[in-house]
Amino acid sequence: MGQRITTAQPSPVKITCNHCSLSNLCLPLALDDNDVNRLEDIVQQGQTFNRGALVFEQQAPFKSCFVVRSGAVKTSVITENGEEQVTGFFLPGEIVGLDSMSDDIYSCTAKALEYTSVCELPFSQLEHLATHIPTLQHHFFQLMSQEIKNSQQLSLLLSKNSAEERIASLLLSLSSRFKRRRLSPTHFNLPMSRSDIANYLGLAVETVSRVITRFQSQGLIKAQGREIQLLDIEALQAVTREFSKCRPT
Amino acid sequence: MGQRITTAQPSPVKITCNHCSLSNLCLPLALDDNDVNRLEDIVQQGQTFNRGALVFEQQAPFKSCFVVRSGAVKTSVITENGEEQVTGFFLPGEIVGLDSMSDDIYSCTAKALEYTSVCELPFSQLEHLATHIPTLQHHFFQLMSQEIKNSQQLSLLLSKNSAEERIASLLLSLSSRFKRRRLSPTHFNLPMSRSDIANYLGLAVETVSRVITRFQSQGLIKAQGREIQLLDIEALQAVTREFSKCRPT
DNA sequence: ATATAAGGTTGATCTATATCAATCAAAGGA
DNA sequence: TCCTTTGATTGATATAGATCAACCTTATAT
Repeated sequence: MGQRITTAQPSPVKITCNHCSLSNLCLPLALDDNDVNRLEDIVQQGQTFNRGALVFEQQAPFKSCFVVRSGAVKTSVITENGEEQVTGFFLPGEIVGLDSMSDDIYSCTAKALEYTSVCELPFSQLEHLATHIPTLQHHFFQLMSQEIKNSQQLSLLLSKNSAEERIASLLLSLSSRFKRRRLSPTHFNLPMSRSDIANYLGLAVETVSRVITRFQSQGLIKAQGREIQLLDIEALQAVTREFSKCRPT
Repeated sequence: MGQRITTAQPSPVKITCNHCSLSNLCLPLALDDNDVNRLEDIVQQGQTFNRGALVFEQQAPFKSCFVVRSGAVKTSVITENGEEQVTGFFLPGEIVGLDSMSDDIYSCTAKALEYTSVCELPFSQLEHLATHIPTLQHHFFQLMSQEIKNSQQLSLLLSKNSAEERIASLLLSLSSRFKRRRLSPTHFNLPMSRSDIANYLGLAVETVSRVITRFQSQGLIKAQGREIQLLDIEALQAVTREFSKCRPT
């Protein structure tokens, strides 16, 4: 299958936000039925993207945020040196584009990692609606605040933690996000490549590979290619904290 | 002077937001006169903190965001391992607390690095006002979006850049922020200690010290203690980009 | 079915920066 | 004023992870 197809086709079926399987993790979470209807009026549902297609591109005029409905999205920025830096992975129910509201252009590129469908939230309409629905405004402040926190968390991971800790953290983060989505928290497919992981976590691909095989030989996980099973979540959690492992006196 | 004084005294003089020297970088920036007056009604001006005093503490109930009016504030989180991680430095005109809106508690501790005065923005009142002043809401979305971007920028710095690049970036960031504040961009006092810098940038104190002396011996800066002069900004900018310095073939 | 490319793994070596240790300097408190 | 503490600098050594290189494995294209 080609992976250069960047056009988005409207989905044949239109599902209301109320009946969406994500309604308990997406925006409706915070709204009453009446307000959900008003939200629905501005949401553009059902755009789909093949693997590798761009949901939006860095520098393009900022118009909308996007909720991932199914699939997965990777965001990245191109630095001055022309290198790609992966800034995030987004799973169903998560919002992409919150970092692009302060300019008129997207500050990153969002690419579908697999066949992905999204709901589009035109920003100016969203803003307008938020002034009329205080809980929607409140919810957006919370979402954005959480996004700041997530990003700080990543900085922390990058500045203080070892390769093993970073990778264990990522696996556990994905696990809990899949769980929230009512998918198996212990058996899933990574939507991203090893080099995306390496780039995101500030490591070399080789290191990612080595750590994953090490985890495997320690019986913490089972991995073949992108298929991952977490065999010992407690032990993985221990790894993320093992930070300053005191030598036994 | 004691530095354990944590009580805040109201300032004797009450300056209106309109007449504040920061009005062109603070919230009034985005508002017309009438709206500024409404903002003023909810802003608690003139709290001051001695060096080392806490503006707010991690886990305390979240009530307000704070604009630094003078001085400087450091934010940090205590990790599960009990270690401190510095998450940001805030200079006059910058807002602290945007990362704490998604829970009911502050997600970090904010400490005055020197004698500091702030304006308090009670969040619930601010939210209420934002629904009535769309430009205020818009401005907050922008501020928060920018904060996400800043934090991503830091992640990028931490994951891809060398010690020299990180330190050069910090110096240039401070420089441009002082400049915006109409202070000298080339001659300033660092509000934070070497170990705060090291912690923030994910380095050892010794490394920070060494890089600063190296920059000095290369004639890029002059540093004694916290007093910094940037002698060759262009060269510093070059350092931040020198990332993949190709060996000359 | 075979060729080609892209992604992933494993091994050997090198290096930036952490860590350990000592010294120095400035700031507060007695 | 001197002592104590805290912060900063400098030097020597150790190490996690990058880099270089080879090889394997899975997908896509011909």
